[in-house]
Amino acid sequence: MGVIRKTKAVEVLLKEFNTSATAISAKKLIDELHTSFNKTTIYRVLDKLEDDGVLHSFLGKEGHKWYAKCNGCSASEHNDIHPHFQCLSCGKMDCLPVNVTLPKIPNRKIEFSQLLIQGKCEACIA
Amino acid sequence: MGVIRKTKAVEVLLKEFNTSATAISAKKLIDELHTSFNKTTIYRVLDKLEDDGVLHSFLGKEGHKWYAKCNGCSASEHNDIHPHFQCLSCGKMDCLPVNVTLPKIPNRKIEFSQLLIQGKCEACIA
DNA sequence: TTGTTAATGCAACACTGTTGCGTTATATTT
DNA sequence: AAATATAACGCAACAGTGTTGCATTAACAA
Ligand SMILES: [Mn+2]
Ligand SMILES: [Mn+2]
Ligand SMILES: [Zn+2]
Ligand SMILES: [Zn+2]
Repeated sequence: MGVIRKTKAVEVLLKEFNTSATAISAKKLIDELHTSFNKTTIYRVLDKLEDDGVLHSFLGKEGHKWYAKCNGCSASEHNDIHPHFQCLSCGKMDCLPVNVTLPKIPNRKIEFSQLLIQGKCEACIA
Repeated sequence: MGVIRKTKAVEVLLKEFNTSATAISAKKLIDELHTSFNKTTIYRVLDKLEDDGVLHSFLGKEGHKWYAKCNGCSASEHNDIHPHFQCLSCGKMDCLPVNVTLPKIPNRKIEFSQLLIQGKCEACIA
């Protein structure tokens, strides 16, 4: 079950993602918003926004949860699948709006895949 | 610093990986061996075997650590890079000995990548 | 304005993985 | 074979992210 009431927490979190060009980790949101909202609330709202197809989540290198806005997803369909890129210098995490061609794997049925690429972002190469 | 003394724990863990065709999670090793070895010991031995290029590690879907044997790696060079496949029915995790062609990403320097594919394994498709 | 109940805050918890430290076992030296 | 050095071990306590139960509060519709 997704978001039903437009609460302060929903409003603030949506604004965070609408004004960010990158993905945001749950930890960062908690660090920044802990004076306004309890971490439990933040986790629960993120969960519901994902249910609604507003956000998608994935795990970073340390196994921590990251969230970013979805494009063209809904509560019934999550079809915004793409790899992610994390800069090892500044920590920035980006969604990569490209298609990944998976390797041929005989005798297996592929249902999901997640690709995490790490390296240096444009700003950090210089 | 890697393995220096051939202890019981090193011997038993090496045997686990030498007799397994799949990757093994740290959790499973701890569950199976906790009567013989403390979990701290298991984590430390796995760490050192990875340092030595005997094992490689990666994170599964829930961010938990998995290990598998390396092919042709050493303490100085870890070059056995490949994707992994986890069966959503039986939980089995396999190394996929194939190359992944990464998408073109302008203005970024790629240093690492990890691809996790999920679906049904041969035994579970039937 | 009132009533319903979704959403929140708080505390306690679950779980994987880590650290410090005193003890034990391995391998080397005598 | 005995003594020595120290890597490895077990244990307990801890760290960090994320979850759960429950009483209280706030959103929204009647
Ligand atoms: Mn994304
Ligand atoms: Mn592997
Ligand atoms: Zn950067
Ligand atoms: Zn299977």
